[in-house]
Amino acid sequence: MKKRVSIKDIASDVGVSTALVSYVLNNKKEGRISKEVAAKIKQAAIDLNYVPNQIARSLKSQKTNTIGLIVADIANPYSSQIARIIEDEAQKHDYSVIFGSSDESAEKTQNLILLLLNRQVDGFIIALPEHAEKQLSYLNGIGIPFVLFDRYYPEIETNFVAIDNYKAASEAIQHLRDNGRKQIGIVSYETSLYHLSERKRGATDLLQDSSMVVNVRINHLDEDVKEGIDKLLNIEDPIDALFFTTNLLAISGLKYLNSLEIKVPEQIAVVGFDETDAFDLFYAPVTYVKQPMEELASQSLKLLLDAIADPETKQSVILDTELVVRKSSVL
Amino acid sequence: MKKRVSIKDIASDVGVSTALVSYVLNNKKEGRISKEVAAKIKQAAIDLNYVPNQIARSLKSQKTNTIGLIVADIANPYSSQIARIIEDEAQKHDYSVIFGSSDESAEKTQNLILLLLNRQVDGFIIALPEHAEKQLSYLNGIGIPFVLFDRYYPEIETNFVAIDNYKAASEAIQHLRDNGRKQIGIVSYETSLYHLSERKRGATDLLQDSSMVVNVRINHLDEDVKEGIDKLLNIEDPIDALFFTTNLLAISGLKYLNSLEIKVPEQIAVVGFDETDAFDLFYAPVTYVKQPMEELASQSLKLLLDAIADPETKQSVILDTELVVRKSSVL
DNA sequence: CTGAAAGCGCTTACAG
DNA sequence: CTGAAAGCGCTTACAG
Repeated sequence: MKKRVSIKDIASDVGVSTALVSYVLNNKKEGRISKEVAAKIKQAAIDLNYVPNQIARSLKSQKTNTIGLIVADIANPYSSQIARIIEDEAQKHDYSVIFGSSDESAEKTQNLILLLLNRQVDGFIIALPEHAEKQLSYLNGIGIPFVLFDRYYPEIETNFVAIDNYKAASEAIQHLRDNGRKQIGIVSYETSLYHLSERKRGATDLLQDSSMVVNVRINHLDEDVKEGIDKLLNIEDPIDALFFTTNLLAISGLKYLNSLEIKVPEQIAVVGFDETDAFDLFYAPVTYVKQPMEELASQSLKLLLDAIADPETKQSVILDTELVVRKSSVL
Repeated sequence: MKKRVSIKDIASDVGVSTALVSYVLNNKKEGRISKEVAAKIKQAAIDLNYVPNQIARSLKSQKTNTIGLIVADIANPYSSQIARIIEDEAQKHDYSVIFGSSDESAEKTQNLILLLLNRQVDGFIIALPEHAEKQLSYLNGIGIPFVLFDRYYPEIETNFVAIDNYKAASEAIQHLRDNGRKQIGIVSYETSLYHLSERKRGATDLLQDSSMVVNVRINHLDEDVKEGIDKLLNIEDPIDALFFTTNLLAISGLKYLNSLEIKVPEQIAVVGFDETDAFDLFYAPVTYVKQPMEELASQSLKLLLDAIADPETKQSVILDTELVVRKSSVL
């Protein structure tokens, strides 16, 4: 590759010091530099196709204008939608984004944190997996600005942005009841993740019989979904509705209902969580809990920038969801 | 934020020069350094929670071990799947990924290239939008290693990884014919993008009547899809099959067929392009052209690493697709 | 076996 | 209005 042109090349081209070039290109000391020289420098920069070396600048300034984004899996639509919005917002503020996928593993999260710290990111936006208390306190320990989103640990003080999961689930269940459903099954994950527990709690608090909850192991998703639904269909008072607490669970469950030729909503009413094209294409478009993605992402970035500006601030934002009612839950 | 610990801190802690610390931590000059000192240095690094500053190293080495990934839109499943695989592969080779979304705009692509060049990425993996010849020659001009994927410009010599779009489309059409379909409509974009032209060409070469092609404007997607399908349904010999050349087109089209209560595959057989959950959940699971995502992504990275190692190499890889046949196209 | 020193490409306080 | 110089945190050729 050709040698990149540096400030030095411009300086020698114009016949001034590198300091002057730097001042001009950064619009520092305006008015205190003769217009002719400034113009010559700017022209030379263009002529030589100069691209500033952010690495060198970062080393000096101790700021990389880069943020680390750790999601569960960038291939998951929820994560990639968030990533996209953060990308756009970050760009507005002159930040770049390096991302990493944790696969819901605390260990991978730790590796990613180290890797990104290596890259001297100015801060993190993180969706933390289960059992990541150690990582949380590590981040707190080194004092790097960070914001949790989607998931958070209520007992530890941090910056975070999340939705009101309890309320979201309550509303979903209430909606099913308002539409005459009596036996509502909940399909969720077997997890200690706070946001999912809250969804479960929001749903079950409205229901009497907690045995209607299916706890799916994430690495046996389809299998456990099938088994769980089978169970709920074969109890004394079989279910007439299902609430899925995540996207992936809903897709898996709907496929299974299809294979059983169970009619939605006639036999089973369905409510899902999060938006997906798949819900639209289902013969009975699926009612779902819609998260305010734009807000989630942009607030996460805002809080991070605030934290970078002042590491002492700790802010939290809890956003409301919206139940988008469609055919799958209404007769 | 607390001051990060540097090689200097370790050096003064142990009582040696920074050079020695660097050698030990990088396992250089092994055997030529006393074991005791080496051990002390390593221990101190751990004790002090040392994280090497990749920025400083990059400045010196002129390598950032970072690659720039430019996709059309990271929120699009195709892009995010690719991104995920590249992330994993890159990590294996000690590379990080900074990504950006071009929104199919050559201008945004240019901005992203500059932004990432700023960040001193070692190379690019890019899905180029339409009319990006200028960007291509810019990249060639500055001599930075890069690999095109998905889309490429056949008349310009570059590294690229793509699928055989012509063949993929031919196979899809042939499959529909083998299943007795006579009047096959093609829904594609109005675009000069080579890979999409090839899909169109692959399809139409097998068909006599080219008026069966609908060219959708990307920013009037739903509208044009409807209009196009309406037209194909109302010609003298109405269609009995539809081939959608992309994911988004298929989803839009299927929604419209749903609203018209047209039965798939009884009235219209359907073949889509690319995998999506939505295809699985459709009442007649959709037959689709499956791209080898793993191969696409890992080959892209491989070619890039090759190009970084030797900027003179120009390699291209064309991969085969697979037609996944399901209910939507078979009676 | 170990250290002093230069240098990567910038920025910026200081001096003139 | 402009420049010489130090320094960000590393690496590495050179000297001893």
